[in-house]
Amino acid sequence: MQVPARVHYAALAMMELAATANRPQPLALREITQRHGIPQPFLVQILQQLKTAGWVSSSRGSQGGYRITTAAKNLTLLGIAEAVGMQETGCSADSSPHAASRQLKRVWDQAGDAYRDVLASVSIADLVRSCEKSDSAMFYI
Amino acid sequence: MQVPARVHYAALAMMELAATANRPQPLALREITQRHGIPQPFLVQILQQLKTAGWVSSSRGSQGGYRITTAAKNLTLLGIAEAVGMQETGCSADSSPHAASRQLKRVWDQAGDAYRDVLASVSIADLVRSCEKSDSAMFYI
DNA sequence: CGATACTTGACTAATTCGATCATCAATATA
DNA sequence: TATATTGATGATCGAATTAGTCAAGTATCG
Repeated sequence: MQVPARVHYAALAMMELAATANRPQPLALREITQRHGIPQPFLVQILQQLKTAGWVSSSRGSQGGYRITTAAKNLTLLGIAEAVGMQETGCSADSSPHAASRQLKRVWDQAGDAYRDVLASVSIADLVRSCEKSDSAMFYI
Repeated sequence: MQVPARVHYAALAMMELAATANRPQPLALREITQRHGIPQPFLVQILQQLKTAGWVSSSRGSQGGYRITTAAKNLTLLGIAEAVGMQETGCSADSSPHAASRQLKRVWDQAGDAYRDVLASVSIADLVRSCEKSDSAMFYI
C-alpha cells in the first residue's frame, strides 16, 4: 500500500517539466535530480517510461534535455502512476468460488477504486498551481 | 497496491469464526483451511496475529480450535488488515523540503485515507450478513 | 575533435510475500 | 495413563518487487 518512490519521482519530474515548459531550451536531467535529490540513473529509467507513454520528448547532446509534450491539465497522477508501472489495486489471493471470498473481493475493489479516484482527480497542472501558491506564500513567512 | 493474501485469509477466518460463534465447540483450523483452500501452516501464523490483537482465543488438544472473542460488528476490515501487518498507506520516498514534494505527499495521503475509509466502513458482521443472503448453504449454523 | 547529455541493457542488494517444515506443548478421550 | 488430536513456535525458502547502480554506447553542439 505504499506509493513507490518511482511514482513520486515521475510526478516530480513531470511537475518540473510542466513548470518550465515555456523556456526555449529543454530541461536537463541534472536540473531535476539535483533539485530533488533523486539518483540520476534512476530518473533516467523513469523518464524513459514517460517518454514511452508519449508525454515527454528528449534531445541529446549539449543543451539537450527533456520537454513535456502534453498539456499538464490532461496529465493525472493516476496516469503517471500507471505509466511507470504501479501495480493495479486488487487482491493477490486466488479467487475462490465461495460467497465469503467474493464479498470480500468486492470490498477490496471498492477500496482500490476510491484510491484511484483520488489520484485520477489531481492533474500535474493542479499541483504546479498549488506549488506556485505555496511558494509565494513562503515569502511572507 | 495489492491486498496481501494474508489480509484476505485473515478476513475469511474471522468471517468463519463469527458465523459459527454460537456453536459450543471452537472451530478447528482445518475446517477453515479446507473450505477456502488456505495453506494450513500459513493460517496458523495469521490466527496467531489475530490472537495477539485480542480478537480470537484458542484451545489445544482434540476438540480444540479457535473462538471469536469480539463482537463482529466492532471488527472492521481495516482493523484486521492492520492486525496482520498490512503496510501503512503513504509514500516510500524520503520527504524533501520542496513544495512540490510536499504537495504530492498530501495527495498520496488523501488517496490512502480514501482507501482506508472504505476498509474501515465494512465490518465482519456486515460481510457475514451479506454472505448469508447470497449463499446460506455456506455456513454450518 | 571533445565535452555534454540522453540511451540501453544488464546487474545487484534489500525487502516483502507466500508458503513450508520440524518440533514442541496441551488436551480430550479411550 | 497412553495416544491421537490440535494448536504454538521458530527457522527456512523461493519468487517477486523495489530501488538503485554500472558500463557501455549514441547523438549533438561548439
